[in-house]
Amino acid sequence: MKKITINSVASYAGVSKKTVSRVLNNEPNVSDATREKVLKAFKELDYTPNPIARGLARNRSFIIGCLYDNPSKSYITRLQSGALAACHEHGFNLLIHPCELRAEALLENIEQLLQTSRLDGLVLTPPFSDHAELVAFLRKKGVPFARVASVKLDDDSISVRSNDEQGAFEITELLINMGHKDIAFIKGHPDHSATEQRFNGYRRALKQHGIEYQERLVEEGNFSYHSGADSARTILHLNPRPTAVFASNDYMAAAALKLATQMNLKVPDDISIAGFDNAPIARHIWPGLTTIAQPVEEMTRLAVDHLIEQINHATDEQQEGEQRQPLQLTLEAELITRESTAAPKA
Amino acid sequence: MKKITINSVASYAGVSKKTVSRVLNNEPNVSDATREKVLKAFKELDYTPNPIARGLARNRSFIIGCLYDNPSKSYITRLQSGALAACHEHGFNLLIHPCELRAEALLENIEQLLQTSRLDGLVLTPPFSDHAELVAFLRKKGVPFARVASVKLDDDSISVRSNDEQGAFEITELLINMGHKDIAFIKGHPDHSATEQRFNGYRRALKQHGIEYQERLVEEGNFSYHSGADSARTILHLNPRPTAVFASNDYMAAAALKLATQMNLKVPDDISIAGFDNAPIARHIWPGLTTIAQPVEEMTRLAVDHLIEQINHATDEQQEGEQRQPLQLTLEAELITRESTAAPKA
DNA sequence: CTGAAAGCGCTTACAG
DNA sequence: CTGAAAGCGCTTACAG
Repeated sequence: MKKITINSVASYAGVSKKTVSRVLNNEPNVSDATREKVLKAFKELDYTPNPIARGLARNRSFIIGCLYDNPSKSYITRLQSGALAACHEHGFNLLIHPCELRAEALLENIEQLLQTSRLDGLVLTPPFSDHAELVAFLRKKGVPFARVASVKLDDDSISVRSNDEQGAFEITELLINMGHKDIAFIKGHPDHSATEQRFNGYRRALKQHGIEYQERLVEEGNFSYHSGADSARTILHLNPRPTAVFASNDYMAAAALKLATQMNLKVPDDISIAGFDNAPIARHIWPGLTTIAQPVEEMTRLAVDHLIEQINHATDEQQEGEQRQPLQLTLEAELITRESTAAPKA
Repeated sequence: MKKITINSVASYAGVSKKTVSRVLNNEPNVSDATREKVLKAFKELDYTPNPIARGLARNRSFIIGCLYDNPSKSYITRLQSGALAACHEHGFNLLIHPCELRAEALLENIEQLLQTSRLDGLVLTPPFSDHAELVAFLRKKGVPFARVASVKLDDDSISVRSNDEQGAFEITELLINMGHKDIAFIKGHPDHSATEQRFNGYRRALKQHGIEYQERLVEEGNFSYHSGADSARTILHLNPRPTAVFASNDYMAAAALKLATQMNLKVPDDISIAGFDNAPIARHIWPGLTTIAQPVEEMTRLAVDHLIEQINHATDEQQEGEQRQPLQLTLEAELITRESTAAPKA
């Protein structure tokens, strides 16, 4: 059982291997008859082009790297799933690269990754998508990249985000409309742009409804369950105690819920609790968490899809002189109401 | 800024590129002086070999594929993390490949994956590690593979598992020693070998302590949260109601806990609940779940480590005629006691 | 519309 | 211990 290469196909179809290469790459300037012959040879020989050989000739790896550093496993798998979908659609592969944002040698680490794996592009997920230094570094090196769930940094990079500010606004407004006035807030990790956005949405809702902002009701978390537990401990012992807690993600909200239960507070009767992200835990606990669902897979899929198109058209564009618009999209988030929120007891 | 290749290094060091290649691959038959010269050139030129060119010449991709189909995101990321660790140690990359076990075209899907991505090997995680047909297929095709968390299928494949039977035994025994006699059991997915093993451990503990096995206390689940909720509904409405529930994983246990709480049953006072896996949810809910922790990262790391060594030594072995032992390991699981289990109320 | 030549950056097999 | 030649399976210029 010999290996089937472009040469096998060429001799089988009775053409040169350059012609085979042309139909492989959907290039023009091949007569329909010739194309048919070659296509038939592909089928009959069960030929699959060798991406490694193609990569060497074109100086490409057909691999996209995905950077992440996130405490939420479900978030990570959703990112991966969206990125994979886009990669497969274009015949690319995905290399996952978990790494620590705060590591000393982050840039060196990334540089080595690029050097050794010869990635064609990088998809940056939070908090890397907001890492200005990293973005500048990649731009300087000429490495194509796309940013997921980030703030606007500039005008010419691919970026897909969801409307965190609006989501936080809506969940806060929901609580206000239920009759809450003392609504505590647990912030996320300061390195994530989502943290500020969600905080802004919270404040905008308060303001719009004429409720005074109270600094004593705001705690700093970092998106981890543990940080949520710490923040909740402070909040739940406040006097007077707020009637609602809005945590910047579901893990921190779950921690607040667990603590409330341990303190014999009924949720939502004694205290309402809301989260953000619609992680699996939001529906796995009782009461289920009111939260905000973001289209994480779709965001990542779109970002990687455009990244690969940019990579693929890099050469064409030079010729055609036609600069394509970089994608900058904001998708909407969705409010999900569950049992953890209700009107405060009179 | 020209590209640095093996030729740049060769001319810089004043040797042939074959010699550079030799030091690159740690081959013998290079004088220390020459080796030093070349190593120095590597440093000064900041040279990194191109894995794509090397791959083409050696007919290798230096990529391991990881197959999985699992409802637990934390389990998936732990698998990935262990596999990545082993890959990086050997200069390999990891390709993640989520796919559905029950898909019609599974074997075709895998074959295409192998064809298009030219993987050097495959790591099979549950339930693929127990898929006899897939294992036979890979063996026939001569694709190196390793199996994680599987049963013994044969004598010559790499396989690393944990002692599920013993873990289930210990958790059941814990409940028995607390005074429970009516202990319900929720089974896992029938395609996972762990399902049978955990069930066996449960039965062995009952038997060893002279407690009669009651079929009415056993429900079929499939490891998903949803299936746990369904099974728990039946179990918690049993009359007489068992005093403890042991679910084959933490998601199903969490579902049972949620339902019990909704039914106003106190856990563990009215009913004890135990899970398996020590997933994050086990400590994120209240009361925390008594469960079994498995060394998933370590299992996967070991499996992939040996897989790559097998791949790397495939050629050497032929020459040396020295057949190395395939790795077949069983690691121990650890009982973790939390608040969800206690003696039954008198 | 088609093809012969050279090359991508490495390694293998052979010679010395 | 070292190197010149050929090759891995593709693509990029260039010619016709």
